[in-house]
Amino acid sequence: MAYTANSLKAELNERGWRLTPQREVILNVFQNLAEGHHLSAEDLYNELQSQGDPISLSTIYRTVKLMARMGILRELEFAEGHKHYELNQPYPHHHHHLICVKCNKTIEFKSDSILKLGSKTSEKEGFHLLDCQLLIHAICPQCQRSLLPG
Amino acid sequence: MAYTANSLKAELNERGWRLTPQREVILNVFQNLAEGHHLSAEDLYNELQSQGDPISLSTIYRTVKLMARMGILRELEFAEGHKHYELNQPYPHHHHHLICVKCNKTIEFKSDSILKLGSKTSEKEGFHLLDCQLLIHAICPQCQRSLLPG
DNA sequence: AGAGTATTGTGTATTATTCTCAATAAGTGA
DNA sequence: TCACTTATTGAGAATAATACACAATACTCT
Repeated sequence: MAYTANSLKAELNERGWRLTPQREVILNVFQNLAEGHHLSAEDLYNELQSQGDPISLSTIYRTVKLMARMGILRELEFAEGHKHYELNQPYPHHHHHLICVKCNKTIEFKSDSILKLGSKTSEKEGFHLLDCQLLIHAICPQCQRSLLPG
Repeated sequence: MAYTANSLKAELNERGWRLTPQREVILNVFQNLAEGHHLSAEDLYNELQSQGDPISLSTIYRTVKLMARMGILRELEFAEGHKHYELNQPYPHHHHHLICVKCNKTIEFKSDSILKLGSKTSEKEGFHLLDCQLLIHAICPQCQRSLLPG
């Protein structure tokens, strides 16, 4: 279920919220993002600047948070100290992350059994599922060899 | 494999690091923590103050990060904007989290198939596994009913 | 078209976490 | 056991991500 301006509007209005040009443009950026890419708030800010749609940082923070809570975006927390966002795609595109805690190298992988487990678990507790992600913290081959602390 | 002062020391020294009273005390706090509990840096700071082992916040931040990278602690990122830590326990205690993104209510659940998938995946890529956690973002029954924004 | 109110942008505030650096102390080898 | 090297600590300042306040704007509904 890819979002269009109209379906986004419908879903916002249903909750008493509004479709604004800013929200539409931000959604578009994520929809045009190559698979496996994700943006921080800062990245998104810069991207919008350079494509000629300047949007304030406040609005960006508010919008990605809103969209994450609507289930449109996924909030990814790697080890760099800030969040990243990407479209929350269903089954064939849904993926997970293996992350090196030293150098932040990230490898994506897929698993539909996790998706099933996620929906089964939230359903059992009466929760409305937004996103489920398996987060693997590990040390990559290169960083295993280096003995640097930290 | 529960840590003792000695095994912690051995593991630290192996990498050229040192066992300090602070590190020992911090590990103890986590080992005495009831199952299902986890501490923020601030929590840990207060706990240490009140048990008569004051340790500076700097040291606390450094130590939990170190221990997470050693695989001794798990770093949990819920939605409150700060990290929580707990002992990284093996199989029968290892668990995952279902989190309400609105009120932060957290439910723990177990799954050994995830643990297997985590180690299989990191092994395949040559990574040294530290921790794997399935993170389910969802909205709890109470918050589904409330129509409050945010 | 107009009323009502959600949303935006600007600037400021907050908060978690990291950094700096001098003082201390753990590990090591004689 | 003692001295040496250097990792670690504590205090405070610095940083960086994110939230907030509020006046101005602009959706949505009638």
